[in-house]
Amino acid sequence: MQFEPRDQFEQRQKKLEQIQALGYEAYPREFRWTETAAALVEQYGQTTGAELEANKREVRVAGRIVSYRLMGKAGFAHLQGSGKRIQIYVRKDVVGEKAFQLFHLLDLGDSIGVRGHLFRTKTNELSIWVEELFFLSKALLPLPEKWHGLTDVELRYRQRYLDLIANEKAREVFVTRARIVQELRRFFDARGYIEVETPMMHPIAGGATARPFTTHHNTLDITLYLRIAPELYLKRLTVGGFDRVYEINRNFRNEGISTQHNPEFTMLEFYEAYSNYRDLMDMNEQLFALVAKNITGSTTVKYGETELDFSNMQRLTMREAIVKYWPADAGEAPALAELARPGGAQEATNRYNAWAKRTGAPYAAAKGTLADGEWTGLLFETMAEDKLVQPTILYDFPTEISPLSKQKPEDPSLTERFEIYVAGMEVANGFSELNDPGEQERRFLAQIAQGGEEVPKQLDVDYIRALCHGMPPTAGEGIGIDRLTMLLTDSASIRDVILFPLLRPEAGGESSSTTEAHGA
RNA sequence: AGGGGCGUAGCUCAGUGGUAGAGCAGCGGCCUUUUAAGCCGAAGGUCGUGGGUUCGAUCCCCACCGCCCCUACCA
Repeated sequence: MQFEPRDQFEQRQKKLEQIQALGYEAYPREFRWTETAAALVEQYGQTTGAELEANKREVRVAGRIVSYRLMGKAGFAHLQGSGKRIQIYVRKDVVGEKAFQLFHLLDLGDSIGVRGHLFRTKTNELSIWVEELFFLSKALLPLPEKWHGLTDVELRYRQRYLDLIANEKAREVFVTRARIVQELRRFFDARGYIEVETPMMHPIAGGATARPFTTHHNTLDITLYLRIAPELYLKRLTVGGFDRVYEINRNFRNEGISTQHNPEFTMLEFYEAYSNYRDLMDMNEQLFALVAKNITGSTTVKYGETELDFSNMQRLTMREAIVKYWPADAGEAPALAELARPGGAQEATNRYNAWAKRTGAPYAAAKGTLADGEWTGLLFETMAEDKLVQPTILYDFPTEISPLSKQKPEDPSLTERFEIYVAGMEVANGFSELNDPGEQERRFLAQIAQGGEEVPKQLDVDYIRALCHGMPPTAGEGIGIDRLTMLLTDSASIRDVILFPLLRPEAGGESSSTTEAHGA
């Protein structure tokens, strides 16, 4: 063991020995507490000193020492527990010689327990008059600075535990995240859904277009992929008669890292038999409004500089969005009929790009030859996606970019698919599920023929077979939990809502990392 | 991957081409209602790493490492 700062580490080890020499256990096994610091602050925040004095109440509280002021034969400290802190007052003439020596040997960061009663100090702060002191655990390394806390973003991510101790805001974000997941479970449980867990290691990485992580199973000697989506397994379950299922868990995509992307991220995916994408759109309006309300207290949520109104989601088709957000000075906006016409989306994109070139706006760069639907998707993403700040349901996606969605009966070039955009981010993606095995096989084969790293190399025959056993008409959707949490906690980066976001491993350690770094 | 920014004491930050500073934390002392406690004293640094320019580099230049932001890929 050698951690910086060495001098403080050694100093604290010495203190721990002295504490043991006093007769205290170095690492005791338990402490029976009666309430948390947070509960006391909540319960007695309004109680006066006189009331506390008249009605002495014994409490036993445990926590981490986050402030410490020693004055000769007495001292104050704050104990932090359940995210809140309460002051303790320790007097030598009350706790006795030995316990007061222990108090002397404590450091910021140590865990202790106290028995005593509540009172208010001269300055009227709710405090515990300590009668007995219990040593619980030593912090051999110091806490971050008490006033500024921990601001170094890298340390906040790498040593999240320090962030959680020092920054109440950080703690709140993760408590809120847990509440969001709870809300979602409640929502689906109440609608007769059952929660399931499907494999995370897939022989064929399907259900989305993304580059997978590759791994290997020794005994079977097979290549496996970390799942990029649970979709195909969940739909097998709807074949199996689980008419309403959901799963909340991790997906893994071997893609870039940004404020909106972490290689592993949490998705809620759910499938509802006998419903279509319009049913889901209606359900989403309820869901988002309800979750926003229950989590933040209002359907209007502050996010950065804007106010997001979840009570009123606009709905636009993808083509409508392109027309609506067409730049005013980029010439005539395309008509819906033009976008629908063969070659029309490409022509519109060319017009847009000519304008983008003049003005330096983002350019719609096509890689290879695109189908009409791909042009539409590309154009939308380039010029409209980031304009969708207020919660928006975008629907009717081109078939070419929606391999798992059912086509619209009146227009096979479009599918019954929607995505929900908020603050320019895609937070949900749902559709009427394609359950025609023949059509599904054709689309998979077309994908494979087209190739690319984000596309499986082989046909998922088992999934096609499952469809052949008959899947009821079903609508399904995925909601990005990390991004939803960002929106409801006013977090600018996905790393602020993931406890341990992926970072490059710390340097200075072992051999291999450096050699690999040079190869990359 | 490309562009921009940052990296100085454990933490939060100043600073300068001439061998480095503050506050907090830590150490010793005084202090029985303090709360960013106070007062006195001492300590703490390969200024991210490696090269180069220079009589001399923490500062200027180059490369590398790490993090952040933007763009690209993606949800």
